[in-house]
Amino acid sequence: MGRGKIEIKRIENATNRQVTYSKRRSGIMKKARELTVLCDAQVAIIMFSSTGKYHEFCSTGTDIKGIFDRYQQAIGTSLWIEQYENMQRTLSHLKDINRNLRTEIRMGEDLDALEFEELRDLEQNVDAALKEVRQRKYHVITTQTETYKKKVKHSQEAYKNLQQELGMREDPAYGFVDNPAAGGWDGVAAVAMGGGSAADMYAFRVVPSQPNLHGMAYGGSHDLRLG
Amino acid sequence: MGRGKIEIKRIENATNRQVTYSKRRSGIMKKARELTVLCDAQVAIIMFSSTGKYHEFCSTGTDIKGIFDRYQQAIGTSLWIEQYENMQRTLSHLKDINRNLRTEIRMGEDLDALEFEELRDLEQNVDAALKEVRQRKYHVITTQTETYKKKVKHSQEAYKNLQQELGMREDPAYGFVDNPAAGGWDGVAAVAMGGGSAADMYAFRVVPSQPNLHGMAYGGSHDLRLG
DNA sequence: ACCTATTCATAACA
DNA sequence: TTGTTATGAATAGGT
Repeated sequence: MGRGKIEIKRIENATNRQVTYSKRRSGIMKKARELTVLCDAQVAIIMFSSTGKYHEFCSTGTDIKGIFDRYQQAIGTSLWIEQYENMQRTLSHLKDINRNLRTEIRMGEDLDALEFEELRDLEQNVDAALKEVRQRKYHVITTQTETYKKKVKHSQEAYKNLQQELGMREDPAYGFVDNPAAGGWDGVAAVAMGGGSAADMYAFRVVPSQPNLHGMAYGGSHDLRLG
Repeated sequence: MGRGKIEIKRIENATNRQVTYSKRRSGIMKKARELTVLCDAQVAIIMFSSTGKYHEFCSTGTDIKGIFDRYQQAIGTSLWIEQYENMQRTLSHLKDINRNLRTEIRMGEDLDALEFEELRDLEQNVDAALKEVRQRKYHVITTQTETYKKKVKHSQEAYKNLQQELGMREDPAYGFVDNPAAGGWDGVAAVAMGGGSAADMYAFRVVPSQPNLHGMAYGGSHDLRLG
């Protein structure tokens, strides 16, 4: 439409391009306005010329943001999703940090920085966790302890018999005893070694500082030494 | 332009309106496309018909968001500030959640969900943490153990002397031994009770299931029993 | 959807 | 820039 057909490609002459932009822009604006009126539609147009000038059109009764929001809601995709995915990435990153924190916490608190008071609370918490872990481990071997318990009983009997045969006075501090609460150090011993477990019965032997786990189904990396 | 001039006002006939919308919409799209090519411009168009259907146009090399961002920048308005503040609030909330997670983690892992394999690794980690805690506790009492150690040594000597005086053959499984690694159950005992610590020496006594911590500087809430 | 008489938009020029 | 105008494009109404 004009004094000759034109090919749709970039107009190299800057002035000519600017003129064409101006005329066609107003043409589109008019068409858009007509569309909104004729068809009761909502239209938003944002245009930037090659020189950077911007022009907008928006149907009456709303604004660019309003239409843009509705656009986002309708399309579902794009911008807000992108924002959401950004948050997802952030959340994922936080989870990674959190996971690392968990590992660090497992591997050991920075105890040097803690006061002794805090240390006691922390100990309870960590100990509660460890108790859970060990409970499962002990269950595996608990059933195998009964026979050994009997051997220990035997040993006690043999010792008492020896004493009786020799007519020795038993020193309660060094012998086997049935009422452990009587001794002044029993509490400490209980704290140090644990209490109430059948495994306690094994402890009357001196143990190596680097114990082997022969006879156990799992490997040697499960050092449960207390010290 | 058609078989007669039309007045620019809402088309009441719905079908007619829909047809006109469709035709004019594609007309605008074409014009917009031509504008972007001819004039090297950036154009974004969002359109909603009266029936709610949406259509968009965007010049190549960008997207609606890109043009909208540029529009915001040009206008100076701040839709994104609002969004940013929203994210700030969300992030703050996430940080709170993260903090709570840390607390929960300290309070104890959900061990029921873990496989035994994982359990072993977890045990090592938790144990390492606990080791740190206890190390400090033991340091408090370790200095007081030496005297008791000697008493134990005495007990060993007394036992051996008893055996020798009786001419009994020593059964390595039931007596005191100096090379504990030889015994089949030593490993288990070491695992169960810990190894290498001076505290091990206390363990030849049966301990109460609810030990008191008499003689300790701190209160009774620090249960360190293993089972 | 397609047709086409008509109106409209606009390229070239002033 | 703005205006004019010949010309191609868009489209209203009908099929």
